[in-house]
Amino acid sequence: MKDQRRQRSKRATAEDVARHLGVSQSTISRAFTPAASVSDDMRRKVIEAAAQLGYQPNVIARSLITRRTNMVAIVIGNLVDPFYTTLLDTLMQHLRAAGKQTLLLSPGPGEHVDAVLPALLQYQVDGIIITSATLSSEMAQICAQRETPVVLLNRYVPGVDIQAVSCDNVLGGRQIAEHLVALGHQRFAFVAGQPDSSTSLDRQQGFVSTLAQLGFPSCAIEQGGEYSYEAGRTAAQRLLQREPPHAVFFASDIMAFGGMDAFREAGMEVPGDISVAGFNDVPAATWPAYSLTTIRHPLETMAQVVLRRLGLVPKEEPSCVGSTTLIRGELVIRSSTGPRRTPDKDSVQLVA
Amino acid sequence: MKDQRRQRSKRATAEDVARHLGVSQSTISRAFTPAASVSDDMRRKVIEAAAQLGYQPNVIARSLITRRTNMVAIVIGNLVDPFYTTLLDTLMQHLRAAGKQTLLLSPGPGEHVDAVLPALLQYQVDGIIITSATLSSEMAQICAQRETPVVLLNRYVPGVDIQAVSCDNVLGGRQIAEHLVALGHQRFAFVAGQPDSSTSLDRQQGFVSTLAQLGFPSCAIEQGGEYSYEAGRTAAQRLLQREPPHAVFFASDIMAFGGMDAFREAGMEVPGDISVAGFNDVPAATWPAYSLTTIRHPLETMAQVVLRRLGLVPKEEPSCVGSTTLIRGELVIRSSTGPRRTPDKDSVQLVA
DNA sequence: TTGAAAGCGATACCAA
DNA sequence: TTGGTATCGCTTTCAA
Repeated sequence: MKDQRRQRSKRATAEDVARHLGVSQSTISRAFTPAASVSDDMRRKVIEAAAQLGYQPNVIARSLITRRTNMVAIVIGNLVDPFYTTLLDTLMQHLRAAGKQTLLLSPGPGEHVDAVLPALLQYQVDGIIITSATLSSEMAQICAQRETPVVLLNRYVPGVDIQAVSCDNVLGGRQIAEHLVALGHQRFAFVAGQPDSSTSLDRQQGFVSTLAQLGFPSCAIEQGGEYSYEAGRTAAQRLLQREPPHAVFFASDIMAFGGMDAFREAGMEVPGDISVAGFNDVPAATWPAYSLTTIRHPLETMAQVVLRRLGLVPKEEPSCVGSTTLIRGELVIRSSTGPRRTPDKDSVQLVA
Repeated sequence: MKDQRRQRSKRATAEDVARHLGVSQSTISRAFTPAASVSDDMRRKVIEAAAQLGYQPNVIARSLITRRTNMVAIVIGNLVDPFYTTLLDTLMQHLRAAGKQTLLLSPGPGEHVDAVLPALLQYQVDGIIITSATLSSEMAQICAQRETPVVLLNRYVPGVDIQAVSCDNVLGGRQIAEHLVALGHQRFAFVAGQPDSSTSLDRQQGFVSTLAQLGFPSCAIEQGGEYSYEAGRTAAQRLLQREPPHAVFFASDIMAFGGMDAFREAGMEVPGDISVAGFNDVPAATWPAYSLTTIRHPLETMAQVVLRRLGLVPKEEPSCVGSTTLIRGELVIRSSTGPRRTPDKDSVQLVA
């Protein structure tokens, strides 16, 4: 009696449905396998009986033999920066559409991605998406050996054989530079994010080199240290201790917000006294308090490419070659950049 | 030859380690089971050999028999509102500390939580955390039957037997009301969030009833419709079409930001002309552009209670009774609220 | 403390 | 199209 009640409390198995219908257990399995050969009639009967008994295939048991879990892992370094949460949102929507579950991992502060991957591989995820961080080549090799496709999103490592998808940061820096020069500015500054990240370095390079090409060989570089509001703010304050630039390009929107607030606290008007541009186009960039000129990531496209690279789009093989896809971002001009209200005399002279 | 290479590419199993060491496979299993009876010597040898062969226990196979996956599911409705992503961040840190992985689900727009739960139960998660949404009593019963603990976070359903953890929203509304009255305001408004959410309703009730107790029986109620910047902004614009209040309490910070921007666009100063308060204390609430007075959720405490309710804290049983834990939030006073610069005459008269 | 053997709940191959 | 049967990689009695 007690045992019976216990049995009841457990979930129904394929065996239960088979007995109920007087067929073999294999048949039940087939009814739940889209490609299997079962008569429509039988499948209908099985599905019906399953619904009645509350049977659902046990994905754990299935995974044990198929070696696929229908789960994709997303490693995300930062849940505070709205850019990454927006990116996460987009990725999850696409994964859901592809019938995949999301296993989310966020390495603790100071913890390397390499440290969380083994735990991940244990779960036999069908693919791994790593945002805002990179991977050692040893770890990449282990993943390749396990045949678990990995793709780096918003980062890439030139030397290592890992797939990567990213916005074209060099181009983004160039777009910002051209825009600021077109507005007539002559003294520029760049506020860097994480010093070792390809994102920050590329944006800087695109910005600085384009400025040089356009006839402005010097650009103040201020190290922010990290992609945060506070980092942007203090960097901006340091910037003001020297001769203030006409226009500042921050490595990310959140930093730009901090910078704008610092400039305003110093009594400056944006863009009247100083123009500010960011990168990412987070939702708050549209808010009138900031109305930030920035580069918009092609999120939808990026997500599509990532899924394709993982082999999650039907007619596509996971490509294992360590190639990098760069996607062009879009310059979004808002009111944080504009011509200067009071150009200084000597600068005008320089142009003339 | 080909087969051998295939074998190599697959991950090592406990069997492989056993052969390598000349012991039984059971022994390998025991070495990886903390409570099992193995000699320290043997365990050391096994761990060492495992590391050498790159063996890690297959959690899928383990889960099949133990019926526990070490995964906890978090259902989150919104990845755009920084409050929810901050909450997610806190929860994940605590789950990680408890050795649990996070399976993240975000129902699509217009999709009910009930619809995503079956998929979740298939994965045999050890617990389910649902934020910003609720659950039908049928679904709750199914979870109870499966013995999967569920806890609602930041929501609760009075009638249904589901565990819930939430900030005390009624008290929060009261705290805001008392603060605004103490500042000398006399005409109030509340901007609601999602009309059917317990969060919005409770905040409103606490606010309105406290105002009444303090001698201000009337309070304008404006329906925002949802918890978004845009909703807050348009609600504020509607509010201004009537006689503007002295102080407005928005159901969430993000709405309050939209409201403040709308007020400023209308030429009003905050708090000189109008005081604004929010709820949640998201990171941006500290930014000088807003510097928002709000209620801070006790995130750490909430996360701890949730884990305890799920039975994830060692010496704690998952409590299956559908009780609700309300935790007191903290009033954080910033500069979006303050005394009015120019009190109108007739209002002053009312007080006298 | 260790080894042998019986499952866990499915999939997949081979006959029928 | 269906029914048997051998896995998948581990945990868990039960003996030794």
